[in-house]
Amino acid sequence: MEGPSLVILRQELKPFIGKKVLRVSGYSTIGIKAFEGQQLKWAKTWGKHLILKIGNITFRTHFLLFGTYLINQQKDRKATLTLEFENGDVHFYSAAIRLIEEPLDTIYDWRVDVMSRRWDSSYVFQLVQAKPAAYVCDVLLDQQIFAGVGNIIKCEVLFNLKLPPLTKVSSLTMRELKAVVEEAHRYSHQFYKWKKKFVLRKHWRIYRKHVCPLTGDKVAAEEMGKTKRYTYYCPTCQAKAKKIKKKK
DNA sequence: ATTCATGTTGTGAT
DNA sequence: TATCACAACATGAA
Repeated sequence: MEGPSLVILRQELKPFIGKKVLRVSGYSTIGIKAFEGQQLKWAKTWGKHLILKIGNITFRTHFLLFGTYLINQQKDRKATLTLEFENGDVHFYSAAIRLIEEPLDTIYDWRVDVMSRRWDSSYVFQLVQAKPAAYVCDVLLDQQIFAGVGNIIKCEVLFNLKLPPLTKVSSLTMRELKAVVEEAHRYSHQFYKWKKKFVLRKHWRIYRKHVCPLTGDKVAAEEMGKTKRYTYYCPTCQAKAKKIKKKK
């Protein structure tokens, strides 16, 4: 689940803000019983984290690769955390849940969250620039630099910019580097709009596609970079910049 | 039936 | 000390 999806989840939780948790259940071991009878104070997101405050306890959920959630419906298995309110219920499945003891601002830098109002492109630009040896496909997945960007956004951004995934940051021009930052931000918000209308999947241009929408060429897919995440790309559109050949 | 994937974190080796 | 490979976790679609 990528950053934009977390923002949608946060919005879906709005009816429960200010409501009391009537019943709580789940596998989570953070001491969820203490939530019972307490009020859901607020919900925030940072990157792929959902951060909730119930009573005076702050905690976060992360859905990792397989996590999901359901609101006002449930699966036939126990959730990691279920919260029941007077006006409905929320279920988190396969979620990694942790208590947050520190002040939020000390652990979350809002400037790097692609979905945050406090996103700061010039700051992110600096962070990327400080990683000259990194591949662009890896740096896009770095949650300390692009919090909320996941594998789908990564692939689509690289395709939109016609960049080979294994381009080193140091070999990007200033213009390209800036474009990476802007496109990661822009596409994340586009992702959000499409996902909200349930039309995200049909707008994928390269991720999980078999042919390139521009050339009709076969799309390549392989594990790439330090992160070894599956990367879909068009070997033609995203070829390395051609060097000018000298005539013999 | 088997493989693979919207991801992160901890461990032990190098 | 730092980096790295690998394991662990958990689930449903193809």
